[in-house]
Amino acid sequence: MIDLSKYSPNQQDAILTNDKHLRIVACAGSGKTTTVAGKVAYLLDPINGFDVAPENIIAFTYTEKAAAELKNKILNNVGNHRGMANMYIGTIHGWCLKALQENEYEYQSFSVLDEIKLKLFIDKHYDTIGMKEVKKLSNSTVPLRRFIDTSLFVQIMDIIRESDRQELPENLTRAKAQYEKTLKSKKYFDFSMIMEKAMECMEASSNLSARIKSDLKFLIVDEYQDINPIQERLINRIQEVSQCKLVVVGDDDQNIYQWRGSNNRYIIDFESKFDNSATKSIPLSTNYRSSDGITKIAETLISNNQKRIPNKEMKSGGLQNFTKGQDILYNRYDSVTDENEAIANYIDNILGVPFTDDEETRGITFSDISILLRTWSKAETIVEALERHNIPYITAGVNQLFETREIEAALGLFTYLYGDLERSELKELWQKLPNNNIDNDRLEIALNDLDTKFPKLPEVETNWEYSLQNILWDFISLAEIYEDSFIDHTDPDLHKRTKERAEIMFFNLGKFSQVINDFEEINFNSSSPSFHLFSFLSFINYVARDYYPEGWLNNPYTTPNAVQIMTIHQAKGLEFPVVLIPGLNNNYLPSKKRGGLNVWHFLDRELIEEQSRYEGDPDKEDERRLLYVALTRSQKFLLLSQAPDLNNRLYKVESDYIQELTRAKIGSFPILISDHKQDFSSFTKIDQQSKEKVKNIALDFTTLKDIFECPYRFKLISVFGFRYPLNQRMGVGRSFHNCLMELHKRGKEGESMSKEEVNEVVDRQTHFPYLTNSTILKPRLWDKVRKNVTEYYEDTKDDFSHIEFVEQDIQYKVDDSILVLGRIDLIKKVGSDGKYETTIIEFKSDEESADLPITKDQLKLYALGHRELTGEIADYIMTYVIGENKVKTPEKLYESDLNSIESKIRDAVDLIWSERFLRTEEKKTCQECFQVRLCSNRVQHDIKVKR
DNA sequence: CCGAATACGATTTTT
DNA sequence: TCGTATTCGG
Repeated sequence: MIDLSKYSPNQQDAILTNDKHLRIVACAGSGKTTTVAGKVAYLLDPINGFDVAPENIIAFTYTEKAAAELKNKILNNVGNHRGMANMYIGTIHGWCLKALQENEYEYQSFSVLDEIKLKLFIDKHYDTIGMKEVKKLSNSTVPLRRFIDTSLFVQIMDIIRESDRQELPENLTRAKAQYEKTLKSKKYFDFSMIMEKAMECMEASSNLSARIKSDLKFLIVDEYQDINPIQERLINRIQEVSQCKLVVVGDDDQNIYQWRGSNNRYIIDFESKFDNSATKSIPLSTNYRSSDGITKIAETLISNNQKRIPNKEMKSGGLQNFTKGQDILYNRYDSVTDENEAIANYIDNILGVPFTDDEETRGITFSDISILLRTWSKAETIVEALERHNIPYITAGVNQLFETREIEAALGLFTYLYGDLERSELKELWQKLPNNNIDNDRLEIALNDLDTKFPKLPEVETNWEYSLQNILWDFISLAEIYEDSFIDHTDPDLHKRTKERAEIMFFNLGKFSQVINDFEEINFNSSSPSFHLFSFLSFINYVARDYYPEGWLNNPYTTPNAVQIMTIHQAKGLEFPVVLIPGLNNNYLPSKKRGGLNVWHFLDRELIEEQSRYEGDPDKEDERRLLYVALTRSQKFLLLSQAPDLNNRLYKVESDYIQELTRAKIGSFPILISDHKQDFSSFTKIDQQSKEKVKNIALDFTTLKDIFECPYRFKLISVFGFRYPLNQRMGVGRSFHNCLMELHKRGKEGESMSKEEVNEVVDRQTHFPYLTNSTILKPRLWDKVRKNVTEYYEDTKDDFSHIEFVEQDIQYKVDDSILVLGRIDLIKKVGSDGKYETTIIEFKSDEESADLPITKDQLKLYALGHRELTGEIADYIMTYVIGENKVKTPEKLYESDLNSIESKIRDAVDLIWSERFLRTEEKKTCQECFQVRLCSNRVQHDIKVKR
């Protein structure tokens, strides 16, 4: 039961109002997530008599990160309420994909292309994908150009599918049709298509419509101010079909994604969507984050905007005190150099200044401070100043991956094979890496091996599996270039420094491995080896260079104590005791519009409703909201600064917004104090302490398996991000899986299938994304799937009436911040006379190992999730190997099995927190390990690599 | 002093 | 390619 007294009256109102559509207008720091989590818990609690189960609620968030946060808060509120895995909390895209794959058999074998893979795909299919159809409006003989204009094509396709618009001209209609057809033929979605298809699916009298009609009672939409037209249409459709209550949460003043077509008019006009009495609007106007000074100055700024909900005003909840002339400052300098130097000095000065938060007083430390930027270009000189002062910092968006020495060396392998680099030059690139301990003889061996891989060699020319990923892995392996080769063990200080550098180096190599993987997923063996190599190098030079960020010092599972440098967009939803906003010049904030060739040279502005959304409004309201978001990140301290940029004549004049901020007053005293150098030396500095930040993590079984078997493998895959080389056989396991899922689902409904119908299932669900046409492998793989699936169906169809769950999502909460997620293939329930037995079944293709103890761990983990779902402990666990069609005997499951797997998970999580990524000592594990080529255990245990 | 011509510099990012 | 700042010319 939730304790209502800890919520404010308006928050309580938001929790208790459940008979109307609800708009919660939540200002910055108003406890929005807490309120939503409280509302969900209240609805679920049987004591309140709503008769609402987890599957009756859907909550949309804007990012996966926000979803994880909300999910955790809800789980902490509801205690051990059962079946929480059935409540969807996630992004709109995620829900659409799940809805399509669960309800339309056709889409089970589809996968989603992210932006970079989409661009690769478009360039590969330039001739047929409709890009040539898109012509310049001013000169209809000029089409979009391959490679150069691919981003524009992506943008145009997004806009015409996501906006509200007029009928398209013929050429664009053709382009759209060709684009969608080409993607579909290769079983790919792009992000917009997921939403479009989900919409279509709900228009028909489909499974999906029936499903939401029977299940859905409450649809919660977070960050509703950032919704774009297609998302609005989708939300409306879901509501119409299900007749659910709609709960939207957001802040019209924090809409900052207008270049994606998002529009705060949807939240402003929410009440006109339904009949007057059907909706209620509740403001959460108390800001529990920031001082009076911060809230007043931000409110003064944003009140200059016209497009916002009338008569609302943010008030401080008084959790922070405001000290006039000290907390909020605005300084002007003669040059950017001076400005940056002052920033570094300010940081040095404020460290240890007492700050009270959650009723505890501690000294300000690095991680309490953030520097917010409008553009990344501002970061470089700031970083230099911080380095001069030895101030630790984190940035997450600088594009310099390809300029690092390790990536130059790795890329050298391919320029060498292409013939643009001498062998001696390549060798030098590797030998000159800092702190390296690479053996000359080993390097020669690796280079000699590389010499057998020139694409022009007769024996290579006909190789259908010319894998660049393999070339990289072989080189690393043969030269014995491992993370430990770069660590100096001679003295502790050197050890620490070289260890950090080695981690960054391998993080970057891991990123590079992902770059190769992105390229090869789309282009795997679709051409001759030499063309494959050529197009990879072109991809690197023309596309990838400004796309992949450089590795950070930290790994994603820990937060170091450092100053955070980020864009205002990235800071959304975060809070810091100290916020610095430098560079407040016109053309920077507010930024000037971008020049150059753009979408509107190809797409008529008239066709798109509210087209100005995409270009930024002339009143600069969008940019004002951005500054508003930046200001409201601060709990107490705020330093604004400005200086003319001597190197750039665009950035010389002070931002117009400064004048607006100057008008902010408390009583008759201005809040913003200009050119008053605050000196914190009069303060009694106290112990610097980082605030404990709860870091939510979700683990799936694949990740846990790595930690169980070899923590170092977890590091290689989940921290560094190395990707395994692709091959033509990939897809067997997933094909089996999808076939069985369809058979089971239809079988569960009582359908009995003929041999022809089973064949149709196989045709629909089997997919080998990397298979070439001209090989004997194709019929072999298809026959294998067909034969085994048919046999499986014949053997087990009589048993299908006992199926209880197919592809059931499960989750298991380890503690307040750790959630384990999974999906059980099949659960059978056999019984009579009120007595029954439950079996959890996991399918493996014969290429996977089914007998290993690790598979039993997987099943035990699923049993934990099954208990969460049903409250019952399953009786048996069983693995079914499809390839051999050999039924394994079910094994009895005991309660002690659940306890042992639970403590095993806890141990694994401890290893992650403490960063003890040790290599396994089991030789057998290494022999089975796919990543052994990247690990020094290969040498230690003398393992022969089989490929 | 003002309009026209010319020189210069050039986002934000999630799914 | 286009928006903005600066310079040029009357």
